[in-house]
Amino acid sequence: MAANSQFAMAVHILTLLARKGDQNLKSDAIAHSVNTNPVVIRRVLGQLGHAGLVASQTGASGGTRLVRTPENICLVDVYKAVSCGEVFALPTRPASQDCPVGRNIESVLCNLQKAIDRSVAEKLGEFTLARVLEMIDTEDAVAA
Amino acid sequence: MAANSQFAMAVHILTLLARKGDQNLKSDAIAHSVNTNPVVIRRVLGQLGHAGLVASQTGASGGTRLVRTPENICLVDVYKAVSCGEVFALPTRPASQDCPVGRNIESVLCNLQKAIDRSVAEKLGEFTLARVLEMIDTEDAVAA
DNA sequence: TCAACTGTAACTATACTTGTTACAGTTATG
DNA sequence: CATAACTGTAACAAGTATAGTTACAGTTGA
Repeated sequence: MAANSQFAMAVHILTLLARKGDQNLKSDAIAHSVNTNPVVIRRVLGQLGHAGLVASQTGASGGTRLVRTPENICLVDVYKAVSCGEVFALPTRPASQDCPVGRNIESVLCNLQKAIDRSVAEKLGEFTLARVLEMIDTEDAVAA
Repeated sequence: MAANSQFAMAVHILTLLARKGDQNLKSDAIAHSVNTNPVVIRRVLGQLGHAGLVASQTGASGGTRLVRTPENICLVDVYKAVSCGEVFALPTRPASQDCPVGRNIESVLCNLQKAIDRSVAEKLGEFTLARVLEMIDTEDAVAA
């Protein structure tokens, strides 16, 4: 496994939580649906908690639940919460300052990166968690 | 170094080539501006060549030059040429098929991924290499 | 013929992500 | 109030992608 699949996992987790409503869902149960280890789930859950999307309760009969309604959770919020880097990476080594292109390419690329990120954020802003739930149900109905 | 910075490198390279016009530029000279190894440059150049953006000439006084004019090279073309993965990764392990969410999340995420990718491609389609050249020159003028 | 290039394979170093185990801290429940 | 059931998090192993580097075969102009 290489690329960051935390956004995908976060959406999966939030969808499960949305179905549980106000009830707590245990990381173990989530891990079963996602098919991974509960610790991996709790790591993502931690980020979603920091972002104010979910709340967890420790101790017996603990677990996690949504803080907002699915209608009020946007996929941009999820994307920002798990911070899956940028669409493309800026150069790690500084370019040659002797060259006009080298001197200025970084700031140009940086502005471009920001423009792309805004575009992605805008598109992700069009989808709510409620919408994802709908799509899941539609898929399931079609498959049946 | 972690994330894929090939897109950034490709834009840098193409900008240098655009400045050279019809003249061949050697991978060694490009490497100097980008501040990396000539082989790394030739690797990216190979991808740009396959995409039909540049043409290389082997042998003495060889090198690489643009095939199209900077006005006719779009940053989407560059992005596709170096194929910098997707904005977010789909799950690597299949989810539990016992769960309605697990059963259908993948196709929903896949559709979402396609929508995001289209959005990124659209935004990158707004920029030509000629435009990047302009921006570089403007930056340089401001700095002076 | 030779020097100067490109193309590409192979290897190393680095770094990131995931999966896993382990354990401290918290809390409902009998 | 003791215990079992959770979460939160640290620590480590394994797998994998990228960048950098060396080496060398193939091509070509002088």
